[in-house]
Amino acid sequence: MDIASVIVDVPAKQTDREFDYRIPEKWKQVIKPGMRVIVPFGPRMVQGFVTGLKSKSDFAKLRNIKEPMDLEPILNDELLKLGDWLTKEAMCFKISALQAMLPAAMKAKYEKVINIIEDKKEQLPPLIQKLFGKHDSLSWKDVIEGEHASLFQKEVQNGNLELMYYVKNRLNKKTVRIIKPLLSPEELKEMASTLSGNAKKQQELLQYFIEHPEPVSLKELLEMVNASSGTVKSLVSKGALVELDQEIYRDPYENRVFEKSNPFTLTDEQAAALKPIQEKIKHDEHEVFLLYGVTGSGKTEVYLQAIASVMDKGKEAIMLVPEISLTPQTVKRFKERFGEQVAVMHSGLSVGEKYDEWRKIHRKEVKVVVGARSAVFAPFENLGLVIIDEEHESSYKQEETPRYHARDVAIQRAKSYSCPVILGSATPTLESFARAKKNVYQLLTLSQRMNKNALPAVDIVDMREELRTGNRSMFSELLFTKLKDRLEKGQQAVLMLNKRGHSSFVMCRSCGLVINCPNCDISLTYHRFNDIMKCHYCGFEEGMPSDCPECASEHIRFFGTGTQKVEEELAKILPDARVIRMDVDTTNKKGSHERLLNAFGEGKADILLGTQMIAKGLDFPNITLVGVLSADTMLHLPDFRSSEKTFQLLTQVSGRAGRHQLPGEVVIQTYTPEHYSIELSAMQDYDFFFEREMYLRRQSHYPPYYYVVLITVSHEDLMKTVSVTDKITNYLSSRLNRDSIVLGPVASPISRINNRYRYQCLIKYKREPDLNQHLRTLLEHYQKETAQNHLQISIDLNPQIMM
DNA sequence: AGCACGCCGACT
DNA sequence: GTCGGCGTGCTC
Repeated sequence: MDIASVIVDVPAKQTDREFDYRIPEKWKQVIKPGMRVIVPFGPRMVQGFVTGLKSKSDFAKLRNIKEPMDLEPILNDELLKLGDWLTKEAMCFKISALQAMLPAAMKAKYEKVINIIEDKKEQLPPLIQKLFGKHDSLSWKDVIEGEHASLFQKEVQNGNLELMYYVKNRLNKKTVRIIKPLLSPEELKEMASTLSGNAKKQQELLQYFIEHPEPVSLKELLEMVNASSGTVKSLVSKGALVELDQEIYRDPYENRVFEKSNPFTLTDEQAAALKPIQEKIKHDEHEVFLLYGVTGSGKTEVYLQAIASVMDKGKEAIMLVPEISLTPQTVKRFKERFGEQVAVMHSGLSVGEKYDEWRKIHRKEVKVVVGARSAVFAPFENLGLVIIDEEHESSYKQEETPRYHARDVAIQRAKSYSCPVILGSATPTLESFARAKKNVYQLLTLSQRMNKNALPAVDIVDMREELRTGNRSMFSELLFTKLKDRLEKGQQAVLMLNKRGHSSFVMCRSCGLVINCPNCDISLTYHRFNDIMKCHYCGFEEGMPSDCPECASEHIRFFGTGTQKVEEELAKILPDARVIRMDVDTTNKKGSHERLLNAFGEGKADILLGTQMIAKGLDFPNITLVGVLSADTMLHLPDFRSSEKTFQLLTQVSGRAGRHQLPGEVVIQTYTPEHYSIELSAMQDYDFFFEREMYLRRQSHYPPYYYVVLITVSHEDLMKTVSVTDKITNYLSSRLNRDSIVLGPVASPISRINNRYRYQCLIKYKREPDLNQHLRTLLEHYQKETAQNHLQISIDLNPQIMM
């Protein structure tokens, strides 16, 4: 077995297969499947993943592996298999699938340098010698971008310079410098007596180690003795002390203390839900549970106790939470229950912190991981449970390749380990609920809030009516009255502005011109804090014009309601209210999200104003009012799930009110009060919504009745875009079953991004066993054009967003 | 993806 | 005659 099959880090159609390499004698016992290696590939060096070992290869002229990058496999057999599955499932390159399962820090960094070949320095032209200065190597990038690139190239050909390729880890393990004495206290004392009288600091240092012989970090030592590193160095050279680097973890929760919490007594409903889960855990059986529990029904406690059962068996658990609700509040609950056994993975961590959390899992130092989507790949080897909280959240689907859905990955892994999966939500996706009804998943229901309080009372306000009665503000009479009332009672309110698809655009009041991005077919968004207009798709920026570029009128201004504008209006109508605003602008700094929430929790504000990000996970006892300023902004998006999304969001945000002793109220403002998703969310009637929406989905051949694939074609040339999309549509229609539906070509909802036109083709089908093959054939056919990047074809199986 | 190889036009 | 444009094909 001295040959390794390797997947190389070259994401391209032609290299999307295994390449064989000979394992050098000295690493025969070392190199195993699942390790990263550095291999020669053509003229350069690349990173690769060993996927298998064999003793024979069809290829005659094998090259040697240059060196391993790991000491032990970083992907176990299960994850390697999962990689194969993911490759198929997401129709991506194998290498992309493997890399998606690992923290970004483990992706290779490449460096290309140009070196002087030994003894040849004199033969180089003086100009080149001068550019090298006293160095022996220069970065290739600097050389090729400099003015003398061809001169260098010539010398490479002459054999006086050589090109070298390096593959490195993106990141290293973090270390601290540790100082420890090499000698016994007695010997140190002796040395102290021989030191010259003016070496005062050295004396102090020795004295320190005579009293504390144990190792200490350099930083702490210098602070305690008030010495400089030079002093330490001289004692090191005298052989009294030694410096060494000790590997440490970057701990994002370093300075926080978590108080141990104990399991709560479950309500009857909770206990009834937990029991079947524990049965499956006990017997190591696979099952997917759908835990359907109204907001505030205590799903988290069920999760916590299920995890505890898994840990009692010595197994591990993965807890997935949507990115936006992965707040310190959430993390705290898990750390309080399971202490040091918990690793946390989310996008707020630095690359290094994520890497360290990953290593804690890999080394089996933790038993539980709480994290966002990618934590589903946590390298556990004895997985006992996967939980997906807020199962309906669309952020569980990765929108870049590999376009995987964490729910599918979780189920796949749970099958491998023969362990249960819990999908939890107050508003499950239609797909999941339909499966539960068909007993594909097992349905567990929590129908009551833990405090036995009723769900909050909801009022729907018709904003058209408000307008008719002369109220042109963004607050209805009712919402204003209730806000004032809470202010007087010293209770708290949450206001949500549903901004998606409705941001502030700039329009001329005289001629109606809306200012669009020059590169994309979408209006620019106005940003008040620096008075510029910005494109959210390509990053284009422009100053706000003082008059209309079309008709030169001065009446050009921004429209739409941003959170900033709401804040200003609040200050006018309720000048005494203390408001905390949470949106992308106020939460982009690290930790600001947490700081704002803490401030609100401590009662430092009366009103929390924000976008969708406040809809989830907030759990403060003093919130008795929730206001939704415009419920219907995303109802009219060109997406078959827009009703479902609206229903989910409204139900979730309503659930923020009255979770504890004080009863809650909700005011929903809308221009379409008669829409069923608004009406039914006000009645908190999921079951009826489900029936209604299912009926419509069946009518229009959408999930869960049909599967959907979205193909988006983009090209700089409009005609080319249309014609390729047309060919693709025709190709598929002619090959698919008669009851499958192929729609297109149609322009994408955003028909141009970054000067590339976008067209799409939508496939709806019930059963198409060969669809994957057809799609691969299509990609193959356009491979040349896509490789040159003129043409882009993206295939999204089960898309969550139809743009 | 890179990179070499190779085949044509416009220059010292 | 050579330099350099980028089309083509390969990487164990």
